[in-house]
Amino acid sequence: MPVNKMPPRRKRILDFIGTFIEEHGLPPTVRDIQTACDISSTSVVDYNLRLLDRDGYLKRRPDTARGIELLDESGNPRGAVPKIQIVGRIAAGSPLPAFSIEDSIAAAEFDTIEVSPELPRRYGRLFGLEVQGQSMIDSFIDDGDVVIIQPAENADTGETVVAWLKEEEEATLKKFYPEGSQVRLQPANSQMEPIYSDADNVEVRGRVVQVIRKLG
Amino acid sequence: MPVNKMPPRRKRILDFIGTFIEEHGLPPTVRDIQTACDISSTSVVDYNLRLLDRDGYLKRRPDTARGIELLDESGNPRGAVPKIQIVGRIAAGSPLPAFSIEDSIAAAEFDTIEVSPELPRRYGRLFGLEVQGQSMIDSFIDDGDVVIIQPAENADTGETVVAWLKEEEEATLKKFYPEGSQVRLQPANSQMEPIYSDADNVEVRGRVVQVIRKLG
DNA sequence: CTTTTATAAGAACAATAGTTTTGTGAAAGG
DNA sequence: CCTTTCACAAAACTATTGTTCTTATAAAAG
Repeated sequence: MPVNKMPPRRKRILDFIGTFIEEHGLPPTVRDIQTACDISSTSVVDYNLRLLDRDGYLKRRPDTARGIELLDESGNPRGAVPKIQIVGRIAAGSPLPAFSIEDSIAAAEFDTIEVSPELPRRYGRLFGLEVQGQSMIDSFIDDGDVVIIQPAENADTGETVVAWLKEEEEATLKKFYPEGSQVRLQPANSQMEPIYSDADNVEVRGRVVQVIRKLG
Repeated sequence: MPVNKMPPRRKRILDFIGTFIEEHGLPPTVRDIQTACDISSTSVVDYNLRLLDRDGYLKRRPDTARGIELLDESGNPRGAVPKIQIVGRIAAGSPLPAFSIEDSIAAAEFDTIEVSPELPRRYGRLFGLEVQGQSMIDSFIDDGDVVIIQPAENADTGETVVAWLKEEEEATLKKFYPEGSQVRLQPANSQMEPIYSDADNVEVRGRVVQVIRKLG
């Protein structure tokens, strides 16, 4: 498992490939890498590329000019449009699906939504929930809106989270304010009253990163 | 201006390049194009590529393997993350900026927002408006939300549009229902009452394609 | 002390891939 | 009728670029 420490030279090569693709719109040649990373020989580049390939950081197309494709952590080609799975629906009173990430990897049956590449870059793995009904109306969230969520078990003060109220068996989207043994859940709409609940009764399921409403 | 009709072979080449990049993560070679488009000689491919380059559909890097870069309508490299300019703010009572597209091309001073590549692909040129205040509250749109808009002077029945009410000097986001000489502007929130206005008093400025709320 | 493994270097090689040269026929313009 | 331009074609040529072979060093393993 090569997740630990990578030799600096290898890391430098990997970073350079990413930058190069970003800048030029196509992968670099072995010699591009060689000169950019101050390497004396193409064979050294080849050697390192082979190891990076073996360890799953990239895929090489043999005998192909610039045949390098970067992979993300899950082994999918990078640069592909990030599609985020809509793993379920959220509505007050209906339990959230247990979003075991591992479970949902294999499932191609989910709807997906395309988002800006910026999002996965900043927040890592994300998933989507489609809001059903108008139960989130107090946070300006309409029926059909898609909420992009970063899985998390806790949140900072003031963050908007998906909270699960155990006793009420109710999912909700609120700003999160821990206050001693209590938690205040504040709707985005300042006109609406906050909910107070025992801290033990509130489970944070994830942070809300973005809300998308599709029209047209 | 080469926007009119393109020779079928040239169109086929252009389409193929796009598909190839999408599929393989790198541009095709001249010979890839040759075999895929049933062309007898590489020189014909080169000939057509040169014309496509001249007409601004792509950029070629001389003496570079796979040195083809597709450009979008405005001459920017495709595949780059689409950044949509936030050309202004929208609020009831404040006039919309005259969004002359040509004017705003040169301006790098605007804020931008990254969106899914799917959007420009589907709707063409877009721009963003940041909603100021809670004037759009009747359409579940909060202060700070960004509305992605496709410029348009008219809209189909039921579409959500940016409408400018001349007399009231007020911009608003509503569903658009022409009813004879009148226009009904319906908030997304069914609890709220619609606005009726004279058709002459209503100017459609654009169709709303997506609403984005950034959090976290 | 030897063997293995990871790393590195230089040079040559061979496949890949862009470019050029020449030529042909059809259509357009004068 | 002649010339020019466009679109296409075939083959040859050259530059780019991936690959391999040989050699070498240091660290780890046995």
